[in-house]
Amino acid sequence: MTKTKRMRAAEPSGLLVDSIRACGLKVTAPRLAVLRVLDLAPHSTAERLLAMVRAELPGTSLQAVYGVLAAFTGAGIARKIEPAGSPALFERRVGDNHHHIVCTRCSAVHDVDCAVGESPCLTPSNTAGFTVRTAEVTYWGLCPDCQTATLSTLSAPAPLSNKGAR
Amino acid sequence: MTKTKRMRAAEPSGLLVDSIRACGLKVTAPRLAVLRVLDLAPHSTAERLLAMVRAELPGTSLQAVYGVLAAFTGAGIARKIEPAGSPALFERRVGDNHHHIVCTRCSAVHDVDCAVGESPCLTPSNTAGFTVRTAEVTYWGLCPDCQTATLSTLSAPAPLSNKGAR
DNA sequence: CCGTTGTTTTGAGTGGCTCAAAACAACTGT
DNA sequence: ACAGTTGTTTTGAGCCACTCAAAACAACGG
Repeated sequence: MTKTKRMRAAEPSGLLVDSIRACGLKVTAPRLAVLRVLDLAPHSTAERLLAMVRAELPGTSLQAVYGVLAAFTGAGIARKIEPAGSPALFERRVGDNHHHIVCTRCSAVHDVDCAVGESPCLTPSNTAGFTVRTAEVTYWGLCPDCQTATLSTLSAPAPLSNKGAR
Repeated sequence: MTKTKRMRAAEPSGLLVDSIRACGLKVTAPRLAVLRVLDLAPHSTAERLLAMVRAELPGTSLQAVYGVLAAFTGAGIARKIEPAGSPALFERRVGDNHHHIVCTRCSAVHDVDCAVGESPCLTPSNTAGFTVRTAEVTYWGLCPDCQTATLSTLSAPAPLSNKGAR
């Protein structure tokens, strides 16, 4: 068994440090690392983030990443999105009401600013007595790469499921 | 071990039978049963559907239900929705572009017709080159019951996660 | 520098779902 | 009405993404 050494957080100050400390969380090496790679690769799974974190912090555990992400989303400095059929994805962009478009073929995800400048989509017609707090929009389609790929090869677009359409 | 006997499909004709046969699927007892309970309890999990199906068809297996649901969604006579943090839910309402509102406290789900009569929310501003096929909207809020419950008891509303807001 | 508080590691465990082989029933043709 | 073919269901195993809990350990306040 390899003796894993835990690492000091280093960096007495900095933007990342500040945003962690600002929400009352202790500044630790895994948290700094996760925050850093979250900027480098938004819409990443915990697993993917772990791989990136380990590049600079080899002893990091998957549970640590889950813990960090839970702390971040709880504190409001990260957001968790869960597209159907995909493991959870995380991003730092938060509090600016944007949505996501997912490629049905390769699962690539991009940000989409709220439609039409307004928020009409967030005012449903019949709420059946529900109080609407938030609305989430997920667009499904083909990313540029997969558009050309499907045109040329006629390979199956592998539909994930039937969604609410139009 | 109880010897489970498989059951004949019965019912030579009928609405349920027709809608199954119409999409090229064989008519079987589990399929009829699932289709029936899907009407009785929309937005149910596979597990819940199984429980209901077993009331009339005791030997049914969970995998059968998954198989039936996969066949139905594939054939377009059922729809699968996957709200964040919830197992998949199924419903028969299909092809009419409606969305869903989920209670953040008790996970109750209701249908919501597409906002504002139009489909403005389905025309994102910047698609980053993506071709939009479908859009899915999930509203999050409190159902009538949980609104009163939270007012009177001040019990924690148990937020599921932070969503795209406004 | 020490103690308290809270995070990370380590390890186990769960729910929801998928895959595969074999038993078996639905439909086709006769 | 019956047998063959095709496709569904049962049975059983297995996987992924994630959660829970205890113990080791580090961050921050004093």
